Amino acid sequence: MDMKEKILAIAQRLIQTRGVNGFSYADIAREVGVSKPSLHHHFPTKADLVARLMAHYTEQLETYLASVSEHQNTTIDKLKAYTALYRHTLDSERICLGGMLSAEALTLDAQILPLLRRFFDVQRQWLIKVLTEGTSRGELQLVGAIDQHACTLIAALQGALVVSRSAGSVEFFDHTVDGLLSHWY
Amino acid sequence: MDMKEKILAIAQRLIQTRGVNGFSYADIAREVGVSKPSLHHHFPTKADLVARLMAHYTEQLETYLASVSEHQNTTIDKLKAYTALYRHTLDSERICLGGMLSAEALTLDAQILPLLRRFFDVQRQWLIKVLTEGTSRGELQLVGAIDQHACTLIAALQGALVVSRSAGSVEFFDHTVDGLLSHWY
DNA sequence: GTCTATAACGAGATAGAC
DNA sequence: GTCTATCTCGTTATAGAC
Repeated sequence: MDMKEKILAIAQRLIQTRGVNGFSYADIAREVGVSKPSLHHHFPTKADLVARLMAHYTEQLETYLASVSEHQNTTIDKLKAYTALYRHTLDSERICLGGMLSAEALTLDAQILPLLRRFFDVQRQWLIKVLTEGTSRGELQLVGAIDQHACTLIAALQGALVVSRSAGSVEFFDHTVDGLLSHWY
Repeated sequence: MDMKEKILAIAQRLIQTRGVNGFSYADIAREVGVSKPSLHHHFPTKADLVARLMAHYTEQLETYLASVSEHQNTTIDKLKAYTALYRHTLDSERICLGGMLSAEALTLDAQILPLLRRFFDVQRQWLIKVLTEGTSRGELQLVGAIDQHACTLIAALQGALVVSRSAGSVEFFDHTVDGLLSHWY
């Protein structure tokens, strides 16, 4: 792993645990073991670094969702693989990068906003596709519009990550997911 | 409204829009029209101010939920009144104070954590009571454990506030709520 | 209770040598 | 590509006069 990737990995962890406004270049420098100016060489401004991270985060998400579509056959397995992604974030004692940046959105560089919009839109469109397929195959019987259920899934998983951090345990997250999926199978 | 309340009101709005790490005493001073040291007279440290706000926020929530229990007769009306509280937060272009502080939790004074825990516990217990009543009255037919649905409701509303800020419109929030309640009536 | 002045520190960022 | 040194600004907080 070269220096650029090392910086990105540590910065991402810091943002997902402390927020953009809760860490500094000095924190990265300490962990990576280089000086602050060296960081500026790789990422001139903090806004550059954050934008780079968010764009990459969405790309990874798209890759993951494409893989799930390919390898999971049933609708329920696809949805479980989707919730597992969030559960993995919880396991690493982080919240979602997109969720954290959304909370801080009004303090961030304007270039971040379209990236966030895209991040959530990718999930929404993927879920609509999965839920539509599941319905037409008879695997699901949904009440109401499919897009509404897509929104509910995204919102509940995002919220569950944040609340679990304060509610004190992963139990809150797991209950949330069980409550979400209990209607469908 | 005396000075202390003025400070609290403006600080609360700043935190709900920008986060604890996204505003400073200078921001409050500018809006209230006093000097920074005057703020420190009323709230010696930023941690004091944040703790005072969070405690008061939870008290207001409890008052509101007690009022809903008293004045709304059907389970569905109670749940609608609960979601309306979050919708009102969205209308004021804020996210939940508890949600914002939870996202930033690892950067905050330790005294905040029990306050956050309590904030979410109040909602969870209230929802469990409402959903249990609704089930025993035959107004709801819930699949799975009641506590799971309480967690799902809290998480989805919290997440919907944050995502709506980035998804670009209140539409995401409304779809989330419709998806949530569509199972139950 | 409010102010001016200032301390003490950390932030993001730059200059320029190696 | 990394460093030391430094700049400039904003932060929380305090001292002490009015």
